[in-house]
Amino acid sequence: MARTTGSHSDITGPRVRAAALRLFARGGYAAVSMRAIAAEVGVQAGALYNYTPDKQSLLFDLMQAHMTDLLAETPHNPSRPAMQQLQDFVAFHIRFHADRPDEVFIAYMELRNLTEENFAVIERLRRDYEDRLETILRAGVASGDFAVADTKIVTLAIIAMLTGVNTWYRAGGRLSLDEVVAQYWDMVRKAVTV
Amino acid sequence: MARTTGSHSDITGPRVRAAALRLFARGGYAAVSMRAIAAEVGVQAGALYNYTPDKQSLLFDLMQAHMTDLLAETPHNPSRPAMQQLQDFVAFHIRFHADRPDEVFIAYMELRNLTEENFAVIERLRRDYEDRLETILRAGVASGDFAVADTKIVTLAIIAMLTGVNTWYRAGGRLSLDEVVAQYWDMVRKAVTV
DNA sequence: TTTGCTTTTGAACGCTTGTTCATTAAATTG
DNA sequence: CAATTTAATGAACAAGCGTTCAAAAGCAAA
Repeated sequence: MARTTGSHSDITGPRVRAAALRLFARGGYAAVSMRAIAAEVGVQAGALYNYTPDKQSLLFDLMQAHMTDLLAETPHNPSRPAMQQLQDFVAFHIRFHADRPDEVFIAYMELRNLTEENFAVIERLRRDYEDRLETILRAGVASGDFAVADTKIVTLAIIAMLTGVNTWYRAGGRLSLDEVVAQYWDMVRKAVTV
Repeated sequence: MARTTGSHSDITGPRVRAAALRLFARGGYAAVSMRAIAAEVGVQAGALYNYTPDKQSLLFDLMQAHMTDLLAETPHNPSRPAMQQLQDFVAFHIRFHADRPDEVFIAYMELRNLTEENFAVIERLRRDYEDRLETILRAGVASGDFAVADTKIVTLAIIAMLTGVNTWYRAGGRLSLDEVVAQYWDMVRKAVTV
């Protein structure tokens, strides 16, 4: 039998990406075979190649989509006070990442499995995101609201701290996301002020 | 030819571990073959099995050695003021990790490639390390030196922030390690006080 | 009902994987 | 110099890898 009853391209395509996302996040890109992804979808390995030219593109597309979404949804209100912009950024980062644990995991762990060209694209997007935060910090320094010696370091420190939430936060755990956001904002606020 | 001139077990053994460390850190455990490790050492794949029972043990031994060293060298002076203990911890963490970028990378990235039993061992060591920091934070809260709402969250936030240094710090770069330590200590100190 | 398009199968491809082991050679010991 | 121990080779293994493609089957339009 070829072509199982009721199957369509616009159903299988998203299911392939979803399966790849899940499995890459759990086992790692290199350890997940195309046959394993196919099995998760309920299809033979050959069928995957109707939806991706190769395994590498599957990884790259997932990462690029994630980074593009991240940048598109990042709050951007240069007219507001730097303190407000920073608070918005912290809350956004934690919530956005908490909603997408698999995407976040892949985006941080599988960079080395990208080809050189693909890596360059993702790396650029990552730096763009860092620049959003650094711009806020610089505005706060200029206005005298923030006291930080080196905006680049503080940018990287804040992002590392916030992204670390994903290693332990689970919905329905001891703390609500509101509480997590409040506590991290408290730390960030104190760290950037005198 | 078997046994190349001048080769010995006590030379090859460390070289195998060093090669595995380098290659695992660069390419990832799953993507590095035993033949690639052997080639790095300058030996055939079969010879590796004089020094490790299998590939998994090679990874586990590297991670366990790293975590054991980390715990052994962590400063521990409960009689000193909490603020001093915290400063020592921050400086130690940054310096220890900056010295061992490959070990750190593996310890954080390859957890999912450990077998269940091996993972449990490493996870325990990781939690022991976290507990060292949390103990300091609790002491500071008890003494009134620190103002933190949830010591567990702050513990994880600080460790994530400090470990993030390894993603960008390179010896000989724009900032000296002393400057990095000073800046991170500044952020941590402010974050845990009122 | 037939035609044509889309989607999937399943086998096949050449290659790589981790691991084993008899063989061989160097180093060490007596 | 001879005997023994240690360490490395290189071939072999079964299994799995990413990818290709002719053939088959489901679906939609005529």
